[in-house]
Amino acid sequence: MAYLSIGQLARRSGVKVTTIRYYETIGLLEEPERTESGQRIFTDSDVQRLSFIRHTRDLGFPVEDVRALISLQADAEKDCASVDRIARHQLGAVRRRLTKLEALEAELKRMIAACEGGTVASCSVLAALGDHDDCLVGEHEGAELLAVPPSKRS
Amino acid sequence: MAYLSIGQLARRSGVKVTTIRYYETIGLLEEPERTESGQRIFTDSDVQRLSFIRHTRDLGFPVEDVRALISLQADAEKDCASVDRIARHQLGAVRRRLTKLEALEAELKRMIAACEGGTVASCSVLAALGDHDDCLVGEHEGAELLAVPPSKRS
DNA sequence: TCTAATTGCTATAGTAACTGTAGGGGCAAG
DNA sequence: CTTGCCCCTACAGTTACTATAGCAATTAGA
Repeated sequence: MAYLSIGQLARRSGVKVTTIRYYETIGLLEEPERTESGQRIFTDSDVQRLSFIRHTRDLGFPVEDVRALISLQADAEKDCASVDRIARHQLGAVRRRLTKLEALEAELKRMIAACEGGTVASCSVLAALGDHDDCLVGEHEGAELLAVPPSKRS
Repeated sequence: MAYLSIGQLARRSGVKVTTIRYYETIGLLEEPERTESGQRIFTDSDVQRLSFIRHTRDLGFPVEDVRALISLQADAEKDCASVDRIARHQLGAVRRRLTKLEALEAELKRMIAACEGGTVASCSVLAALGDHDDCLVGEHEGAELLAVPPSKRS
């Protein structure tokens, strides 16, 4: 039975140290044991749980759904329907995002292709951005682009 | 020349009243004229600009990029390269998101197909979520799933 | 013309899911 | 012993808004 510091747990689980502490504060992780000097001690089961959380988050599930899934796991007699419902809900969200992103990719490609040097005054990218009605009609029958979650700044 | 209240502007541009005021505070919009009683007065050019902002945001550009594009527009002698660079950067981000979402869709479908009644104890959805290494190998050569921007809560 | 509903105003706080910073203590190697 | 990294707490900041409180102005109807 190996004991792990928070840094070792972070490396094994792929979740950052600060995020692990954050998960503890919001109750996704139980409060761990501590050394006499107050440092957190984890075990392999924490690696498992954090990997579960990370993977579930990576799949796009919000933290509240992760919480729900964890409580379902804890209560192993319940039926599969809740889990299925959460997964289906998530699949719907994923498909909506996919549709939007595909339309978006097409438009960006079109914009870039149209922008081949020249001054801003003649640049069709800005024209396309300013002209909302035209830009998707014809290719997507005016499919409405809704707000896309902002990308993390690079 | 029609003058518009903030509510009329909101309806014409598709941007909410509170969001318009927010854009003003962060300097995306100039401070507008006011009536004697202090209410904001807008014109058609504000409809144009807000439509530009909305469309650009809908495309997933962060606000700072919108700001950059606006300043490029204001300075019409500059060349198209900056606009192109911003658009290409965005296209890269979009494609990365697309790849992740496609992998994600496949895995969710697989999970749902595997989950056909029964108790959680035998439910493969939770098993799949707990088992990060297996889930993408074979279908996607272990393509690394990075964090996906959280979906807006529905 | 009076009134009620709608719209507008400011200021502040809240949201998700973290990340960053300040200011300190602990621990192993050279 | 000191150098350097790891750990601690507590709090502020991030993005792009949204919500709330509490009040003033405008507008539509009786």
